[in-house]
Amino acid sequence: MHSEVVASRSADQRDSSRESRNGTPTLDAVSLAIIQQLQEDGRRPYAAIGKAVGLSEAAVRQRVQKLLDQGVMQIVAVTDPLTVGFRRQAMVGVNVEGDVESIADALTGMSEVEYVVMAAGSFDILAEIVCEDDDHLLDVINKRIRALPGVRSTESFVYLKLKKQTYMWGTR
Amino acid sequence: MHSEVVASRSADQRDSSRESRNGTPTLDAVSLAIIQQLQEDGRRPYAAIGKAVGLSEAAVRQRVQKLLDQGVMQIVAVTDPLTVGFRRQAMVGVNVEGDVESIADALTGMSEVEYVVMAAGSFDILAEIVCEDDDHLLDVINKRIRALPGVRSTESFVYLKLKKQTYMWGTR
DNA sequence: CACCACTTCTGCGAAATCCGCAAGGTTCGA
DNA sequence: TCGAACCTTGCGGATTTCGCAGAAGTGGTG
Repeated sequence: MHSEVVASRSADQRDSSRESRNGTPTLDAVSLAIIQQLQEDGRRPYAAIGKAVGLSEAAVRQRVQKLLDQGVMQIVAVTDPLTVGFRRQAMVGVNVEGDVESIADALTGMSEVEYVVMAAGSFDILAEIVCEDDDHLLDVINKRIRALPGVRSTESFVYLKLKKQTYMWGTR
Repeated sequence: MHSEVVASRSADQRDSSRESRNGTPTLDAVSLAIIQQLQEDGRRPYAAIGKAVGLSEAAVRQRVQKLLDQGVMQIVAVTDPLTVGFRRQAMVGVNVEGDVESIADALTGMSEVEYVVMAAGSFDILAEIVCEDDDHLLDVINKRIRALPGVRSTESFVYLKLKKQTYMWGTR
C-alpha cells in the first residue's frame, strides 16, 4: 500500500552502525532511507518517516538520535547567504609549499571560511569564503590567507550568482 | 533572565518580508535570530525559539513557515557524502563561450552536480560534483559536461579530504 | 483625523507528536 | 548457551504542533 523501502530485513543489510575500515560508520539501507526523508524535510515527524521506511516510530527515533550523536548527519537550517546579508563570496584556490594540512587547518579556523577541502590538481586547497562586503573579502584574502607562512599563491573566484545548492545525496 | 534579542520592535526593524531592490526579501533582526536558532538545531521547538527571540510560539511558527515558503531557508539533514557512499567528489572549473547562464542551467539539471555558481576570474562557472566512484566521475566530466555545446574547457580538482563544512551564517 | 486594507502577533483549545520506559522477539557471534 | 544489538509493541504523560479568532500596529487615502 504505502511504499515500503525494505521488504525483508535479512542478513546483508542489518547492521546500522558497524565500523568499516576507514573508521567512518557504514550505513545500511534503512538509515539511508531515513536520511533521505530528513533531507526532504528536516522536521518530518518520526511516525511519518517510520511509515515511509518500514520501521516503528520508536526505532526511527533511536536511529535518528544515533545518527546525530555519531555525527553522521545534522539537521540544520540552510540559507542563501545573500539573503542573510553576506554579499560577497568567493572560492579561493591555494597553493602551498610544505605541509598542506596545517594550512588547511589554519583556514578552517577562520570564521569567514565556510568550506575547506584538500584537492588534487593545480590547487592544493579550495576554500569558500563568505563575507559581508568587498572590504571584508579583500581583508580576508590578502591580509589573512596570503599572510599564512607556507602559502605560495592564491587565486580567487568571486561569486556572481549562485545557481544551485542541494543537499539531496542519496535521493537520486 | 533568558537573553532577549529584541527589546523594542520599533520602526526600523519591523518588516520581515519586504522586497528589496534585487527581488530577494530583506530579513529583519528577529527572523535572523530565528534562523540562527534553527542553524543550531533544525528541530528546535517553536516555543523554545520564541523564548529565545522574544516572540510567541505562534508567531515563530508563522515566520518559519513564511521563510520556508519564500525559499529563504530550508530545514534539512546534511551529511558527509563519504559516509553515505559517495566516494569521489570534485570541483570543476568551466570556461564557456557564448551564454554562460544557459550552461549553468544545464549543469544545474544534472543530479550529480550539487553546487553551481557563476564566477568572475579564470573560470566562468564552478560546479561541485558528487559521485559514487571514479568511473562515474569520469563519465560526468568527460561525457556530459564537456559534451555541452558552448563549453570551451574544464579543469577538475578531485577532493582528497573535506576539512570543513559549516552552515553557520549569521552566527558569527 | 478617520477609515480601510493588510500584516503580524497573541491566546487558547484540540489534536498530534515526542519521549522514556518496559517486556518480549530475533539474529548473530563469542 | 549466553550476551549484545536491534526491533516491536504498548503505554502514559509532557510537550509540541496546528488552526482559528481577536487584538494590535502599519500604511495609504480622502
